[in-house]
Amino acid sequence: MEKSKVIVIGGPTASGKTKLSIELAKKINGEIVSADSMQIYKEMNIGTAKPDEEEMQGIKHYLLDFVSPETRYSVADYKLDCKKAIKEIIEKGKTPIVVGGTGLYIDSLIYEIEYPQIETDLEYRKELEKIASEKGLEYLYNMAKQIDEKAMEKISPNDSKRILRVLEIYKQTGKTKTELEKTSRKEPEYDYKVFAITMEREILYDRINRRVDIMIEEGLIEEVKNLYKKYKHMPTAIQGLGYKEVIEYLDGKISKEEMIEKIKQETRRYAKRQLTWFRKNKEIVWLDGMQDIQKNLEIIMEETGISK
RNA sequence: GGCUUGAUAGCUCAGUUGGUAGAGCAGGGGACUGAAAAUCCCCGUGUCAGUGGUUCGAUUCCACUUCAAGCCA
Repeated sequence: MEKSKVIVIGGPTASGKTKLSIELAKKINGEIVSADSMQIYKEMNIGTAKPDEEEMQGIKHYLLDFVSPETRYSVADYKLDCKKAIKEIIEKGKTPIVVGGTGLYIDSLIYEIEYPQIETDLEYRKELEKIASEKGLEYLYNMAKQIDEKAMEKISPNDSKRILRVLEIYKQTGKTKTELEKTSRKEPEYDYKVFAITMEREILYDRINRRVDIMIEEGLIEEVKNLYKKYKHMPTAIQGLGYKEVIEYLDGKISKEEMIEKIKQETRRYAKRQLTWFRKNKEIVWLDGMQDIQKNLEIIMEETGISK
C-alpha cells in the first residue's frame, strides 16, 4: 500500500510559515500540525507569535497551546504527539501539514527517530550539575569519554548539555548514545515532502525587528509578568526567546530599550541557526518567502502531486 | 575667524619607537537524536580621511585640505 503524503513546512521565524500553511490547508483540504517547541505552551501567545482564531480561518491546528508552562516537554513527547495528530488527520481523509521552525522536532518526525520510553532522571541530572560545579565540566567530559569515546569526538568540552546527555543516556538505558543512534532511525511511516521558506537575510531581519516591536505593543511585557507571577518553575518554557529578556527587564537588570534590542538580536541569531539546520537537509525544496503566496502553493502542489 | 583634539573593520576603539594593522561588539559559516526559541564550535584586508613632502620605504613624521568635537573670540 502506498504511504500517505504528509507535507512539512519549515523555515526561520518570521518567514511567513503560518500564513502559507493556512492558505495551503484551505486549498487542499488539510489540517495543520505545529512543529514549534514554544507554541505548545499555554499562556505564551504574544511572544511565540502563536496564530489566533482569526488567523487560523477555521483550519484545525494540532499541538498548539496545550501544555502548561510548568511542564517539561521534549522531542520524545513531540514525536509521539505529532504521529498521533497525523494519524487522526489522515483518518479524516484530510492532508496533514506539519509546520514549524523547530528543526529537531521536524527531524524526529521525518527520520522516524525512536526514543526509548524513559523519563528524564532529574535527580541524576542535579547530581551531575553538582559535580560540574565542584570539579569542573572537564571532569564530566572525561567521564563521558570513558563511556562513549566516539560520541565525544563531536562534542565540545564546553557543551555542557550534550556532555550531560551522554551520561544520562548511559545511566538510564545502559547503552551509549552511539549505540542507541545506530538503531534509532526507523522506516518512515509516511511519505514526507519537506519544504522550507527562505528570503534575503536583510529582509528577514527587518521583519524580525518589526515583529518584536509589534509584540511589545501587543503586550508582551504584560504576558510575561502574568506568567512570572503565576508559575514558579518553567523548566523549558522560560527558554523561549523574549521571555527571559523581559524578566531581566522586570527585575531591573536592563532598560526597556536594551531589552527590545536584545530580543531582536537573539531572534536574528535564532533565525540564522534555523536556516543552518534546514540547509543541512539536501532533500528540502526551498520556497522564496518574498514571492507571491499563490506561486508557492503551486510549487508545493506540483512537488507533492496533491491537488483538490 | 583663532586654538586644541580627533579621523584606522559595519560600530566603539587599540596599535605600529617608520617595514601596509588587531580587539570587543555587530555580522557570517557550521554542529545538533529526550532542555532545541536550548547548547556549542569556527571565521577579522581594511584606499589606516584626502593631497603633497621627507625617506630605500609613510597608516605612523611634516605641511596643507576636508570633516567632526571642544574651547576662545
